[in-house]
Amino acid sequence: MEGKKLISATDTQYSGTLLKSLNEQRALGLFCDVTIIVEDRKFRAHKNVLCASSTYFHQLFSVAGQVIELNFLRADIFAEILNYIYSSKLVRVRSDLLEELIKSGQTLGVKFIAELGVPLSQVKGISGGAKDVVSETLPSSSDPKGLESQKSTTNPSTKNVVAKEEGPGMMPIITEAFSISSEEFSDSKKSKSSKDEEEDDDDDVIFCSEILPPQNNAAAANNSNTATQTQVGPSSVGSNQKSPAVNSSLTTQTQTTTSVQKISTNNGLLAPAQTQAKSDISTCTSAQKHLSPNTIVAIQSMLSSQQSNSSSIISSAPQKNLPPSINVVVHKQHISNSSLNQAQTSSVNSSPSTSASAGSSSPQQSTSQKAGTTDGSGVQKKKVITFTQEPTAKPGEFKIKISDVFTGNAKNSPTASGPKHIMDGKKIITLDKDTEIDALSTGCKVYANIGENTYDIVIPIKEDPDEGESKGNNEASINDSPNRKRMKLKHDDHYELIVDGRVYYICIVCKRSYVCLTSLRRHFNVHSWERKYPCHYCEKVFPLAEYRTKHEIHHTGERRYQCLTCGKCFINYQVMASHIRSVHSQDPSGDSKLYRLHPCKSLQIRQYAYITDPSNSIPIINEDGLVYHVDPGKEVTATQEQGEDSPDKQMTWDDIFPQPGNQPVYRNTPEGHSEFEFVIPESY
DNA sequence: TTTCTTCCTGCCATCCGTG
DNA sequence: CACGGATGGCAGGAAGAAA
Ligand SMILES: [Zn+2]
Ligand SMILES: [Zn+2]
Ligand SMILES: [Zn+2]
Repeated sequence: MEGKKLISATDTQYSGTLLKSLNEQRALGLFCDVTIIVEDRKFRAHKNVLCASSTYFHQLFSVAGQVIELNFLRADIFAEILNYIYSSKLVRVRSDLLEELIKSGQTLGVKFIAELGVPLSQVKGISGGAKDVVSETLPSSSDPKGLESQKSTTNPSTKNVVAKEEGPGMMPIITEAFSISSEEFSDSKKSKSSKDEEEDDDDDVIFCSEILPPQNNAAAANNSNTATQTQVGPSSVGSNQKSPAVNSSLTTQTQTTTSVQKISTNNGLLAPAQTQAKSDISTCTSAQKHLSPNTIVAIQSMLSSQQSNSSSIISSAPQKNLPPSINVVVHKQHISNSSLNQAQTSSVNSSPSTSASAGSSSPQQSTSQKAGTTDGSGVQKKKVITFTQEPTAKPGEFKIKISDVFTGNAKNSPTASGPKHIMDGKKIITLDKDTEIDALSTGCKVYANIGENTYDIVIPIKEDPDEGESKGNNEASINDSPNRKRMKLKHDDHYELIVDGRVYYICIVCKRSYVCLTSLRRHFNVHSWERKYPCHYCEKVFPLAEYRTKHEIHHTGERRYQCLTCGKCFINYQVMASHIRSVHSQDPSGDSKLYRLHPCKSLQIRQYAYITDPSNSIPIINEDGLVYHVDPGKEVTATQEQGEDSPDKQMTWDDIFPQPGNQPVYRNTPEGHSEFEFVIPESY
């Protein structure tokens, strides 16, 4: 330093410009890295922006993937919140939406919106007039002071509210002149940065207990020797409010029933024998053949400093879909500095069960669980999986609860860090009230799905990209990769449950279970709409190719299913089967072949070789008299019997789509989404 | 209640990219 | 060509809607 002058300069317009630019990018879909589905609407956004604005997203995105579905708020409400996030403004929000807006803001941990009620309550007429329109704006975001205040732990109570209300017909304007910092968010960031600053929040800070790194658990233990309850999910961040869901989960927890069987859980995979050695206990009751779609699942996670307290319990009431005996293998990401296995295995003894055919991966799955289970960190997680029969539930319904108890001590986790709400200890995650969860197992990311009366967070395991598909051999990957940041997600659509050695793939969105992963993948498109299958004849779009095909058949009127008894043709299997049952009193699904499936000639679909073409075999019916009228606006009713018309009227693809120039046109929407606009050629 | 329609998912044939 | 993953067609039951 030789006495040279130091020059500082501040671009006071920068923050505002930056925000504006981000908003423009969002509008154009530029660099958007997350899709949030709310009701029927999809919102593209930037994770970083959401994380910086919402404690909920901050927590969620630490592990979540690119597609998120939120069902705890309305789309229009979320749109307003999103607009605020990207503009710092609430513009012309109907006051009758305010309550819900505030509620959602609290849920999402958007402090400004969450605390709108305070200033607005001081503005008369806001709550009363249903037609009031509220416009609220933060101080200029370009105000450097405002920015600074964001980083400080500004006391919300210091906010200086200036509200203006205008008469009917005029837009009431409420202006708040106060620092916009989100306290929780700031604290969270500070806490994190101070304790774990070398890690990026994206991959390392796992706020949800299910995959909470042991050090975090230990940190939690530091704070309290007794397990305290922390909510994970909307209510766990940015708001002290307890959601109804939490209450629900608590309530159901008390309903845990019946027999308790040992379940071994560890921070890694457990061999059956090792399972016994572990403190985790899981109880499971009842014979269940298959995981029920109506299962209610609650996951309860607890943090505990008492390693000896670790236990997992699975209890369950009878469920129609679950095998009588359940081997629940829950792979979870409990990564400790020491060589903890990533996957947590919980197994419940079982008797031979079910006729469900095992998926191709099932056998391997069971054998893959043999991986060592030592954690060596002194940090253990207690997992309690509870299958409970809900009092009001139908006989087939029950709930599953999983309580994870993290144990350990601080000295084992020098880098322990994490949001306070995690550290508080026990954490309850309630998985969906109405939808089904059949099992729990590994997955690749956290997914939150909040229902009306409850909320759920499904926390699949992040898997090493290099390893097989959650075969349970996570040990090596974990041990070999002390850097948890490298635990990238391989799947973001499912997690897994192993029951009696069978693998069930659970949709992270709706919790449906699948034996076949391909089935789940196919199903998941109904959530993500990654692929769209538009009808070639009308404007309908389907999430499954098969749905479209069957729908298009109604346009063409082709009847491929022919009753071999009377020769009548039908448009689909169901109609044909119904006919055979009612008219011929026979069972079409019986051993004898009572119908013939003709090749599809009106649509260009994959033809199976085993589908015999009657024209090449026994000509049962003449081929005259059938004309396919492909009217884009009309669909053939399935019940319109076709008499003895031939399904094989010579109709080629060219007959239906004659001109090359009339091929359907798909083009990207202006939003840049993966959506396509299907344009039916005029000649149709 | 019955009938019709659509949805759903295990299964598996076919397609397709890779080596 | 072999292999493996992706795709999607099919069966037949289930659920939902309509009569
Ligand atoms: Zn789903
Ligand atoms: Zn159509
Ligand atoms: Zn017949």
